[in-house]
Amino acid sequence: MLNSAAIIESSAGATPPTCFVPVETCRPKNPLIEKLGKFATLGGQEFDALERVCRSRKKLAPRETLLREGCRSSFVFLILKGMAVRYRYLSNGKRQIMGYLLPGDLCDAHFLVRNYLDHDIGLLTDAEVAVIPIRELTSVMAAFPTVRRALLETMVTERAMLREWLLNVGQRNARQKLAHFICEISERMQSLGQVNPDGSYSIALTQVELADTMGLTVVHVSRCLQRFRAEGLVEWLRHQLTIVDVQGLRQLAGFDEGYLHIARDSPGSCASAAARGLCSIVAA
Amino acid sequence: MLNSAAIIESSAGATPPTCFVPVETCRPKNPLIEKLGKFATLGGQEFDALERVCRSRKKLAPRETLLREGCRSSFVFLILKGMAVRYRYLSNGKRQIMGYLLPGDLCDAHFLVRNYLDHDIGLLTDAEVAVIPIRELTSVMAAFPTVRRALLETMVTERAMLREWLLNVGQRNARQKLAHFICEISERMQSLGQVNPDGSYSIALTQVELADTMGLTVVHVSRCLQRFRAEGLVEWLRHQLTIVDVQGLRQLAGFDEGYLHIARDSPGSCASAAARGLCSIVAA
DNA sequence: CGAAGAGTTGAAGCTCGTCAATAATCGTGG
DNA sequence: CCACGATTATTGACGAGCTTCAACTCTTCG
Repeated sequence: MLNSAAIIESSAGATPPTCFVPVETCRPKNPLIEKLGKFATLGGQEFDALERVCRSRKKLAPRETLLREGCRSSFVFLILKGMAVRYRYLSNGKRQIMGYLLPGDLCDAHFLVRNYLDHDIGLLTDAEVAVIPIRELTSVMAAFPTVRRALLETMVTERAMLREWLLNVGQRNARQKLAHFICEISERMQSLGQVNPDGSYSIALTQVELADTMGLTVVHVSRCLQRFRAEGLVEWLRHQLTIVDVQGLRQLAGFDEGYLHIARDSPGSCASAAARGLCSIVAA
Repeated sequence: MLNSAAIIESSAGATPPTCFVPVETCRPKNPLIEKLGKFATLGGQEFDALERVCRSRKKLAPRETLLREGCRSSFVFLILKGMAVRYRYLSNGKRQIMGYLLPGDLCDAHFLVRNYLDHDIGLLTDAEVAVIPIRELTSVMAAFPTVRRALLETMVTERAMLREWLLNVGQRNARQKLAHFICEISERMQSLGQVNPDGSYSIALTQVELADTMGLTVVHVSRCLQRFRAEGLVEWLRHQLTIVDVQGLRQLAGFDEGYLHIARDSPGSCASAAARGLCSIVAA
């Protein structure tokens, strides 16, 4: 969707190479700009400012720890390519993964407000990041209220995702948890255009990561995936994920498309909710 | 309608009229101001502006639903007295509580950015709330950068709490979950000065709420509390919570004081973390 | 007083974790 | 290129933690 397929190097045999969307929306190839563009309408000035802020880049090896709990920094990292996770360890050695960072995600905008981090951030793949001086980012935010607002929105979205995760980990059983996570991560990758031509996704996740995401053991994750496979719901071999039965998986997961707020606020994304009308107190 | 409760019917008969602390610190009795004051240094102008914004007040009955999922509003509610919870239901009837709202907490600053809510907010006690027009709040934020920053901090703190909850629900066993929650809620109430003279807390939580917070069943919560009682860790009868063995409880929970960021950023609150120094990438 | 809600207790069972052994895959260096 | 160890995935047996169901008590409140 959006303009993701605008300049793509014919990875998809189906999409035509030409660019049919308006020039303005076709322009950004910077994932931060693409992401913020989903929350606010940005103009050329904003594009330039954001582009400038991301000029310092760095390539990183897989499995590297990007940021450590407690570290302080006057920079903010932006994922340009690759995948990272937030996590924390418990003293008993258990690890909880608290979020996945994909291209366009900041890790951590947190530093705009606090001077240290309360969790680790590790890379799952080799990656490219932009190293953004906080000072520059704040001045862009000051100069462009729309950027400030869009950044705020990304934080609010992240909070919403954490709530959904809490619901997932707290109230669903293992199969539902897994199903829900698969729906979520594939939706996010899809919105980034990271779908293979055959409809599969290349995801560098091991079952260990899945287990630590959902609060399960690797053994149990393995069994659940086996069953998914047997039931014709999902294929997940090596790092290739294929969702065979999207409907079935979503139903099992109780997945609500639109919760990720990937699309701009649209009445459709919360139609049922909106139907309930204004809150009681205000309406009274 | 909104300001119907503007003339408050002298509900407070307990607080003494005299003031022994310095005038400046004595002045704010508005819990929002007290809370924001923990994150930023506010002056008289900010006090007045915030006070003005909170002038419309409303009293509410216990068990009332304050806000419903999907509702839209041009107001933000601030808890002045009482206790509320955020929660969401799953289609199978299970409920996950995602946060507790105490005096000084906004529910939901969310509306500053998004126009609808993705969860319900319900009252556990009778309560008093301030009904703040979003427009007024945004103009205060525009006029006073410190207020804006402090509000941002509250959001970041909330996100940090969600991460901690995720860790709690995902990786700890029932006893540890309960212990951790008890540490957290008592710490928050303590920082609000809501401790009874005998060191106990008056908390209007039933075991149902505890269960829905931790992703457990009422039955199991009951059993855990029984055992806490037998082990001399905690007393929790009716709505009176007494922590008998603070050290023991914290150790069991692996509770990290300071995670709530109740205190101003201090080197002490993250000493061990700071010792680890700068993050690898930047230092390199 | 009666009804509804909250808490307690026991028995039984299921989901998921633990332990352990094996196979498949990957990365690395010879 | 193959060989090596290390990581990842799979499978089985067993057990523990927690849930479910159900009955009963205690409290609260109209």
